[in-house]
Amino acid sequence: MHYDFADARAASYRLDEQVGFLLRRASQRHLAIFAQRLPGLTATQFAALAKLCELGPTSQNALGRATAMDAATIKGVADRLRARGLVAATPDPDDRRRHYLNATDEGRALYESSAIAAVDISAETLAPLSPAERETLLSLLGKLG
Amino acid sequence: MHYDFADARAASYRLDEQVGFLLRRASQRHLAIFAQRLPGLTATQFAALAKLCELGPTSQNALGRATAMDAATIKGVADRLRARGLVAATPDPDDRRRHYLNATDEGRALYESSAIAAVDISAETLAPLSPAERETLLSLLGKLG
DNA sequence: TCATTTTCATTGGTACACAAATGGTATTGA
DNA sequence: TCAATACCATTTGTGTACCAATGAAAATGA
Repeated sequence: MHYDFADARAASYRLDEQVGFLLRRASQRHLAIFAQRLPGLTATQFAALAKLCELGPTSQNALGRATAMDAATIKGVADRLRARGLVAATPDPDDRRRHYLNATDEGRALYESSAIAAVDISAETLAPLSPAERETLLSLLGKLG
Repeated sequence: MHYDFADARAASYRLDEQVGFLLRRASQRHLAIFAQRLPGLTATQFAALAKLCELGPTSQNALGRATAMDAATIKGVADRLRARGLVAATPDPDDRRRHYLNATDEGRALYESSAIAAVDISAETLAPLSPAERETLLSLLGKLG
């Protein structure tokens, strides 16, 4: 019986050790905590709302770039935020392609009253790590951006 | 003018520093590399196929648990793998609720011929990091599982 | 000026991802 | 034994996420 290189190769691949798998699991953990702590708003929706509050009036695509969502994705997110009255759209007089997105008073209030919870969610996600490890993880993840 | 605690709180939340956002961005990076290096099979599909090859005959839900996919998700993934002839399902004689999933010869061959690329994908995803940093990141992500 | 290129928002299509509900089927424990 | 419980696979519904293509509108440059 000869040595099977294909098997050796395959055996050297362990799903549980791959970055992609570990990233997916960590994201799952985070999203579960988010949904529990801030039900009624998804992490993605909160991210878009937060960025919009930070930036002020912003075109839809620009908001997408600021939140790492492509044009198709940010459209869906913005639509749902608008449907809930958290965000409003007004045409840009200087560029007829664009609509400015803006947080409504209600949206801004929700953001401000949720910001503490959002910080808590990050902390809880990182709870299994020591403070130094948390710093390290955030720094390393940042380098992958 | 009084000090506005809500604003102070809000100002202390920076999207770009939150784990959730950084995890999402790192995942995007990984998925983009995966799609480029192994087109024709998603990262999720490859994960399921790899685990199935590793475990041998496995019920659908058990495969889902082994790959961190819920029952509804693994069903869709398994359906697509079956539609492509990479996986086959046979009824479990001992439990009429179950169907064993099994990689076909074609599925196993594809897995074995793709395992090297899969390892490369992980390496490329981590390319911005030093070897020591890669180890650290994987270890910290593992603790969040 | 006017053609090329870029950008904006939208659409349609595919693929995860999870909650909740369902109908069968096993397992259990009193 | 048989009722309560747990598990399996499936379905429905909602929400990301990305690709590719579209038409309208700007920006660019020869």
